[in-house]
Amino acid sequence: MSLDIDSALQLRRNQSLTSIIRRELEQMIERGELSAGERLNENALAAKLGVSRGPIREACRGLEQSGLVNVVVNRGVFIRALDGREAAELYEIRAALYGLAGRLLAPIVTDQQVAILTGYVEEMDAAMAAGDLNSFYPGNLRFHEAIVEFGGNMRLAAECAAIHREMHLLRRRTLDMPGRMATSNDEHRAILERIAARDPAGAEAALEEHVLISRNALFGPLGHYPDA
Amino acid sequence: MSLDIDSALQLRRNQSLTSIIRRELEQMIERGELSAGERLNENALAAKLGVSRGPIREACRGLEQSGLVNVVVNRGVFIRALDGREAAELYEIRAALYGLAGRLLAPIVTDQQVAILTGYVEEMDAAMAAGDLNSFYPGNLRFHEAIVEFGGNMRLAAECAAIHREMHLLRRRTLDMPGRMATSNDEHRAILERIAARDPAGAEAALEEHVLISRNALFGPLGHYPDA
DNA sequence: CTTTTGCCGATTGTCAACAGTTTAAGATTC
DNA sequence: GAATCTTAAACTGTTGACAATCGGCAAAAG
Repeated sequence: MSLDIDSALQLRRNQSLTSIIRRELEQMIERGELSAGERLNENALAAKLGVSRGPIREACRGLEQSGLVNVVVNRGVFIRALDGREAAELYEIRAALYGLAGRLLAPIVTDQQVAILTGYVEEMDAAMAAGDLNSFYPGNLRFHEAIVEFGGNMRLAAECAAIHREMHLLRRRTLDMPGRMATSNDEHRAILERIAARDPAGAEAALEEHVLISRNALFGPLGHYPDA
Repeated sequence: MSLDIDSALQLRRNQSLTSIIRRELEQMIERGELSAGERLNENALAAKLGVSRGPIREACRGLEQSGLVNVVVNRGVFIRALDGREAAELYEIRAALYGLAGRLLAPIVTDQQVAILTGYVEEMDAAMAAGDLNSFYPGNLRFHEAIVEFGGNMRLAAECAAIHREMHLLRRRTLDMPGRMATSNDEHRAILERIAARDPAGAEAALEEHVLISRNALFGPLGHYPDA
């Protein structure tokens, strides 16, 4: 029982109201409860969460820096709307970073890690067979997270996570298209195969291609920035 | 005289105290007035800048998210200290991003942009001939900034600028070593040559190599993460 | 002599109130 | 009826004050 107390205290020790609120807002954005362009009312939020405006303002300044909201002086903070151009730019960056992750991981991957990644791919296969998008999505997330984390560059992992959060500002999601699930997991298997073969350049190329195909599923294969 | 008032008001209109303070703190870090590990006292800062603690706290939350400071609950905000491992990780990310910038720029670069880049390299040549490190450094900065900006991915440019700011948390700087100036500008010329040749893969490789050589000048050529 | 305990100053976390700005509705004019 | 001006409500920016917490120092216990 002292375990619970300790963990509770530990939590309380490292978390100010500001950080709790920031995470809460991030999750609200991730769950789509706050849609792009929407303005968030400091007073209403303060009342809803039972705190004063101070911590909320501090949390919003953090969200601003991580690109999740825009702050306009004297008008308020708005959930950021990713237009097509910005989304395409993010995909390009994301492709480069995932490519780097694959290149880093391939030479140092352990058999155990390969097994874990294989497990994720098989999970997604099962979800695909059941046509269950809701369990495909988290598997996909864990697969990509594992690759960047196993790569050993923790800062890269944090950066990828931040970009992933920012992607939720897009209304349309690549994987929402049912047909994409099968080809997406084929790509996952190709990535895994290059990693298991300890092939840095191959893993890099496979991961880059995977991200860019996702982008093309959104914007069309031309690769140009769509306007707005 | 009304000009001053107007411009001051115009500034006031688009900039909250928070954003002004954040920029001020960023510049203090960039100029080295705040050294790594140092704690910043909210009351003292508030008194020094003539504002209350609220905007200062908000600014610090932004700095936290951009990685320039650490915030420890109930103890305060500390200028972040980049240990060797984190710095090496940042260099890897930076190399990938600059490589991407080169790959994007090469196919679309204009003759005028090539001329501008050539100008920067010649400026650095002159600074080098004069042994003037203080004018080599800003030339170097503008050269790299121009490459990412001409590449057209504005988000990438912002990301590179953020990483560059974070690099100032390192005490030792690559270019501080006088011998590095010459070889560094040789690399710049190689980069420029690949861009002018409209060679995406070559520009990417040259830029990646340039960043990694900088890293090796700091950490040695092994490429492993030094401990602490 | 070392360790523990209790206190005090300093500093941060949070809050409620005030001041200035924006927004929107209503009144007024053409 | 449309456009403009007026005015009030709502909201954000900022401040000062209060409560909670931390680090250090001195006294007491072992």
